[in-house]
Amino acid sequence: MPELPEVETIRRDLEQSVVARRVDSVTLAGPRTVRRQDPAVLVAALTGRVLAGAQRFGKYLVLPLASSAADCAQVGVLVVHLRMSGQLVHLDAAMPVERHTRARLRLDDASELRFVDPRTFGELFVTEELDEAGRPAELAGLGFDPLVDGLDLSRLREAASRRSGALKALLVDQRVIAGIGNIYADEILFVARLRPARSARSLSAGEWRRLAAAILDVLGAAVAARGSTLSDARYVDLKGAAGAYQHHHAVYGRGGEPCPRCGTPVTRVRLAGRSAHFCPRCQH
DNA sequence: AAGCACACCTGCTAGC
DNA sequence: TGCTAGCAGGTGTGCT
Repeated sequence: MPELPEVETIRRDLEQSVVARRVDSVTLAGPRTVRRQDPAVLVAALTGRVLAGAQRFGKYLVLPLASSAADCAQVGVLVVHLRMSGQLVHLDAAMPVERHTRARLRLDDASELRFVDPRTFGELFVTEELDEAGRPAELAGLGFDPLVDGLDLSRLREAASRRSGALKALLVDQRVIAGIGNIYADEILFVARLRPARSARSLSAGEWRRLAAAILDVLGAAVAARGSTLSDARYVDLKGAAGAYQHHHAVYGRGGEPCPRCGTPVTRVRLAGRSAHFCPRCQH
């Protein structure tokens, strides 16, 4: 469900509405959401702590924890990954608890931050192991984040030179560039006028420049539109509002519809086990 | 060692 | 109307 623009929208909402709040209690439901560690460890690490910030690395949310509002010494971070169906919602603690709610963080203003996740692929964990940049050790394998770190085209080109696979597989490889998933890979490749199945190592210098510009353009526009909410409405922001970038999708989910650039029907194929959408006329 | 299939789950929809 | 197969925004593992 959520890729970089959706996670970034949630991060900004968290910054507005839950940062500086103290966690008064934590309620977990189901065995899968906290699976890297003993759930009791997570509950103990969160209870009484202040949510001191909201960061994002790729599709991961990282909330630094402070021992109290006055003493802002950091005592680890809460890491959240929404995976396919996870959703964070912030509402009054008295509101009815939705089906598939896996975790509830009761905050000191009578509100609740809830993690809702039907498919249970998403996860929460806490860790105190941070590198110099404040990133959890568990996220060390992530590549650069095009918005947090800036676009590192030389790293992208170097990774491409080491592989024989498709360009789209490079874009969604979180070890190289973090945050792009199936929707935005297709949209970026459309804007860059490059085919998803194109060999990653076959791009010319001009094509690399087009790709780099498209990555920043598409992700930036999608963040500005507060992400993409598809027909199943699985992604909504912290207050339950839909994003608007789905209205700008040129190819994703539009197989058979006319390409907005040339009118040729959009092709949908299977690539590396996922759907890929492109215009057969204007992407090469 | 890159690249692929598959597993992890629930819910929705298209097609019969 | 009702069933079922197939598909879904992601990623970790284990095989080749």
